[in-house]
Amino acid sequence: MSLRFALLALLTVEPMTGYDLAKRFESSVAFVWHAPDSQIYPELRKMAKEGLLTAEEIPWGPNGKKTQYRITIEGRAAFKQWMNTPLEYARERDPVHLKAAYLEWAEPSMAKQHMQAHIEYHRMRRGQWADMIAGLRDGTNEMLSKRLAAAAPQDHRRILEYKIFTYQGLIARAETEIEWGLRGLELIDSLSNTPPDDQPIHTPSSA
Amino acid sequence: MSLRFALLALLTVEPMTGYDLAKRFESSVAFVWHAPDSQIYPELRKMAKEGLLTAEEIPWGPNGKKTQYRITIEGRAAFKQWMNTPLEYARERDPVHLKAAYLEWAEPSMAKQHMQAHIEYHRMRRGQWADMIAGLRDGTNEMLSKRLAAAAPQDHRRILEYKIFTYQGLIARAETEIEWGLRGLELIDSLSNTPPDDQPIHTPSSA
DNA sequence: CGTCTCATGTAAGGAGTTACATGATTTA
DNA sequence: TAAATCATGTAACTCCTTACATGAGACG
Repeated sequence: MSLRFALLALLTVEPMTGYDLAKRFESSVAFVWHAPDSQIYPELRKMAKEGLLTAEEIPWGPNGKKTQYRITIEGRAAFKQWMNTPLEYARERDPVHLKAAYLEWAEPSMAKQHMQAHIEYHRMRRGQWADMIAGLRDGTNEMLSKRLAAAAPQDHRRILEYKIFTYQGLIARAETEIEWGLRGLELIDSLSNTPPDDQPIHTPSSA
Repeated sequence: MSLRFALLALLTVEPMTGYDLAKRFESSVAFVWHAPDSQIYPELRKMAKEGLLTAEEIPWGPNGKKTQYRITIEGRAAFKQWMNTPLEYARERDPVHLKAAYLEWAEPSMAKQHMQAHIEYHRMRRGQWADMIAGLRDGTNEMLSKRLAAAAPQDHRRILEYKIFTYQGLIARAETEIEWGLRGLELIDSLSNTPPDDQPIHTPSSA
């Protein structure tokens, strides 16, 4: 259900084709919400049918054409309403922690690989989000520039700050995951090298 | 795909009916992986057909009967193999941060409500996970006791430690989300009360 | 002339949600 | 005997994934 609101959010800036939107999803929105084009095109048609968007066929080259979608008043209202509706939190479904809970079933070397992959994944994410914030701050983020150009000046600051705040939250989350992964590596080592504690080893002196 | 491995994980302890499994999902595994019974029953039949489980009809009362599922050698092997396979990270799809990125579209009071709900949700989660850790440590967690009883003593420590580690990770994540939510509340306040900075206010003295 | 980008789909299937539906057994 | 618990499903639907498929335009 969020897909359509991600699309509406982008279309509040300017009309776009499905292809434009798919590209935005890859480059910017994907860091928060991913969607493949096979999902975007049908959803756009559906939204047009429901009156949230209008579809306009515009020529492209001599023989080609493309469909440009423009948000309608109803689309804007739907987006605003979504923004003013409390979120429902999805039930937990977390493969990483599911696996972690049964890590004794993995070879210690594989357990460590899981943690290393976790750390690397979240370091990569943290980097992407940090780049995103840098682009927001230094004015090189194209979508933000367009959005600001279309907005009232007194709204500029909140538009910017909320986006930075969003990515800061994702960075904080990534850092928590990195720390957890590092603690995991230590734990795996300590469990592999330490003799079992619940069965004291009987040495000649203690017997 | 993880559903079947969550089921296999539970069935490594003892044979269970679909109902047993659905209950475990609600009480313990659900804190990591949720599944409704309408998904569990068909999946069990499918797994039995694939040879990961055997299904045994056992009588229950005078007229009733129930189906008990037992993990097979192949089932154990499949679980172990999953545990030794690197995870693929799903693409980001995060409604909370999607919404946060466009928070200027929400009424300030609603924006604050979003943040408050976020904080409350994660405080609740943190509490549940803390209770889970307490139960693991003090021996009142039934599943853990059964699992330990079925395991070699030298494995007890790692079985326990990995579970605690898992829930500690979830608690850390919840705490990060709580902090982010609190910062969000501050940000919303500061953006509502502070005059816009990009347009200096021209007072008589500065004019 | 080839390759990259732009442009738009379909089709099959897996995963998960929500709602509906039924009946036996145990326990208070 | 009523209510709670045990037990097991189906059906319709949404959302998402993966793979397959096609063709025009721009650029070098």
